[in-house]
Amino acid sequence: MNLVSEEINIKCGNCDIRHRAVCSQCDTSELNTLNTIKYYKTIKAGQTIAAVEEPISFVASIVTGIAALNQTMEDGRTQMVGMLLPSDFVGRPGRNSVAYDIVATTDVYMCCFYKKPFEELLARTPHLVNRLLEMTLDDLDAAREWMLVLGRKTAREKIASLFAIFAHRSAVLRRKGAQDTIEFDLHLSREQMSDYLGLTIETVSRQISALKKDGIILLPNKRHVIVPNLSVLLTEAGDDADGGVLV
Amino acid sequence: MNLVSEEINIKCGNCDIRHRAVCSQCDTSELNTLNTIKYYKTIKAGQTIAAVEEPISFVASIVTGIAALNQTMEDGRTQMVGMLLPSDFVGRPGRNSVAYDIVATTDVYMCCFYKKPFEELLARTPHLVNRLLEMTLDDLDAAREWMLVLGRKTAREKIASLFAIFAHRSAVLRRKGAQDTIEFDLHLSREQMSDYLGLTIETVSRQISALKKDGIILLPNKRHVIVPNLSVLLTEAGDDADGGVLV
DNA sequence: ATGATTTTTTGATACAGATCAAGAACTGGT
DNA sequence: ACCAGTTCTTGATCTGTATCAAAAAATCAT
Repeated sequence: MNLVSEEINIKCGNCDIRHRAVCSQCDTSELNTLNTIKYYKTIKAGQTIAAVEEPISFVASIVTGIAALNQTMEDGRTQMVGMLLPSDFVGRPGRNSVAYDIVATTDVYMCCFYKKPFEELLARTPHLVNRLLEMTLDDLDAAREWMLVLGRKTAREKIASLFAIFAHRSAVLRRKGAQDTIEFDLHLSREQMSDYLGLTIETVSRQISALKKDGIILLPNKRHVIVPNLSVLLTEAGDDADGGVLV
Repeated sequence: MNLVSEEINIKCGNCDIRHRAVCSQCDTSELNTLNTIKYYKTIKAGQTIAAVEEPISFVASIVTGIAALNQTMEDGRTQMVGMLLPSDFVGRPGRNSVAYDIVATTDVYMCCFYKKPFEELLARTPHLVNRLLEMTLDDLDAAREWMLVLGRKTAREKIASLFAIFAHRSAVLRRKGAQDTIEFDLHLSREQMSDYLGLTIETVSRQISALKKDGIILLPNKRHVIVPNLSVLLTEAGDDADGGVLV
């Protein structure tokens, strides 16, 4: 008995994302409870994780991969309204459906919790609600930051802003500063980028080519970007050289 | 002693917005605590309530009036990223500054709570955190809904979407349905609308004129709008005729 | 490898919304 | 009621991005 819970605990304790995930503050007993209501699930790139109107029976934490929150109009125009990265939370406690379609952009591996018992745990675990509030406030900041991009930036600035997000994430992982060379893989297709940026794929393609021609980025292949100087990229994004970076 | 707390309680209990405000679930003792740490404040239209980078010593609930969350680029381009209406919450518990400038659009009367003791109350009152999470999730939905407007809608659809929000709010207040005539006062200037919609004031003006010419709205004066048929307006907004209305 | 399919790039053109400019209509103070 | 200042509307023109079209590059199945 003791041994079983120990094992389970070790498994969850080893999870790469736990320090940033919803369970980051949980103690051993809470982790044990989570272990009894969790399961892992892999979704192939392109598959829908959850759709508007459909009830959803779980909440989850992304372990690896990227998913997109998409909003679509009747005539097919679509806008990506959020990007879910490892450690991001999926689902809205207390609500029975998602507000937007959630689609796997790459293969996604996630840690799911059955919704009902998760909410019961939530009801008796205030610090978990606190953690969710924290994460939701961060999501809100990111969404609002992105509203400036969508409403007021030019196509070139939009592309630079998107690349700045990826560069920033990569820089945090590698502990680099604004003056260092940063590189990252582009996990989004041109179409996905256009949906995120409110542009067409042709404009995305043209602006990427332009940034390349101007030496702001190098593009060894279509899906890998090298940023020789991050602060130059940030200037192109219309941000001042160190602030305002999202995600 | 008893009498004093009774009086205070009655005052707060009578507050028009309490059923939707952060304190909506609070019991008498919690309301009493809130009473000891609250004060009221009026801000004139155009004044800044809180600015980025400046530390803020309170959180608050809007009682009457409208405030805007504004994000501004160095060159002056600005995007409104949120609108605060009566009962909306101001400030982010656990964080020391606001992420965006908060500016009074009309005269604003708000109920402020000193930040420190409010956060202490929060720490021992889980249902208040729950309520904040609820409100933050609503804000996030509204922000993401607006991302579709900014990223994918035409100028005409943007104006219609904005008017749909006002119409919806007015309809809820008056309990009207989609087929009824709805009217509302426009509390935003053309410039504020353009900042919210990611347009110029000229385009805002032209599109309002066009909606008027096409009979979608009547405009007895510059600041009052009559919508003869809400579902027609919703169609113009690119929404299907009853879903997707914000705020 | 080879051809079929999909994704990306590039070019030519069209158009929605921005910009520039001038009136017209409001607003507030005296 | 009137004038100065502001906000709003309308017109003319310009421009950035969309659209339409086709070639080039990458990916996939056999």
